[in-house]
Amino acid sequence: MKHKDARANRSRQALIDAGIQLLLNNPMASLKQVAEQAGVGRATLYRHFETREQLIQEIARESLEQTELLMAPVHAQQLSAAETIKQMFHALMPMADRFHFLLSLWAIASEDEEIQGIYQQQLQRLYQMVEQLRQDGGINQQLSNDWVLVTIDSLIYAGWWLISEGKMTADEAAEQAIITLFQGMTPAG
Amino acid sequence: MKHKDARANRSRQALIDAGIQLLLNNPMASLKQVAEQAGVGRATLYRHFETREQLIQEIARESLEQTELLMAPVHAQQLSAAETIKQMFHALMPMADRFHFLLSLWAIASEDEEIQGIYQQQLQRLYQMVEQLRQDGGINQQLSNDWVLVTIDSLIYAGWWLISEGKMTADEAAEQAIITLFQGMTPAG
DNA sequence: TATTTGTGAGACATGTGTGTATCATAGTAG
DNA sequence: CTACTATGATACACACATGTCTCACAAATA
Repeated sequence: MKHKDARANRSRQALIDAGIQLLLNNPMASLKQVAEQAGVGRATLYRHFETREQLIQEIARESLEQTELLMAPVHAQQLSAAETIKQMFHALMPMADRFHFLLSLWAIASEDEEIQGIYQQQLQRLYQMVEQLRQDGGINQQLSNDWVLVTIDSLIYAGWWLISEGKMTADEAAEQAIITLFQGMTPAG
Repeated sequence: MKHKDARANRSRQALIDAGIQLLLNNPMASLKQVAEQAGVGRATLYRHFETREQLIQEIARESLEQTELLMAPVHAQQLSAAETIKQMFHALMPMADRFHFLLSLWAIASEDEEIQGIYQQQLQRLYQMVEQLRQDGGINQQLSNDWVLVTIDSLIYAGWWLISEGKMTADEAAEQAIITLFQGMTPAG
């Protein structure tokens, strides 16, 4: 059921989109609702995803793969750690909804070992980036690497919130996240 | 069933604590699980909370009231906006789990108008604080008030994450959040 | 101690989500 | 055109969460 029929791909994508949209704001949404939102019969959902968990995990997997895809060209440029992180915000902010999906349903998504693996790999990469930045003297000694990592996630979360409320665009959110991360909210001195 | 019997208060508190602990990481947890976690019978849960929604809303209400309680002495001091925000992190970080609960189940909690009201009021207060800080020249003009507000929330979220993973204490999280918010992660210059 | 009150355990009806299976139909590919 | 394939609709069995109710028991109160 892969790359066979155009209908299948269309259904699958519609289901994933609907899944993100619905499960994001209501983790208890039924698969019936997801199917309806996708404009697809409930039976079709089960043809593509065996269980509810699998649907969530497929969305997670796809989101992580998309993250990797978007970050590849950034890493390829071999920029400084600081510049890489800045680019990262611009690259990831447009998919902030998927990022948030990942966070909010992590308990389920992380049950899949492969997903865990991809995530750990990406996390480690980011960790090295932060550590590099610290070596370059770019990080306040009072802040732990853990803190910086989670702060980066949180700022993407902040961006998702305002984007989803229509209060700013992805690019604006990325810009403000970068300013906040590097300078805080105090005017540049 | 209020302030009557010590048992009732104990049961209620146990249910609320269990509710936070369980529903936070698994919004789909059953009331049976909540009751078990609280160490009380399922029937007792229904004696205290009519429905699942009501349980969630009671937790939300109590969390907001606790927020108000913790912030009251801070506001009473009539400090500067910047100082008030700093104090806020220290005051709220110990209850970051409730804060996160509020965020993650906001879709359900916000259906209660009273809760909406309390929240809007607290939000407005914080908004005024941020606006005051802006007047004082304490906020980068490139950052919107909306952004600053959500960033503050996000930093508490970041703190919750690391606290829940045992990687730092509430006070440490508050300190790092303050540094991040005011100076960003770049070393103070 | 006597009475009230909250509780635990369990039965019960009900609704709903889940996952499977079937079959006619419509879109797709060769 | 023909064979194939995905789909929609539907029925079905199953499990489980929800909410109500009852009754015996234990704990708090007076």
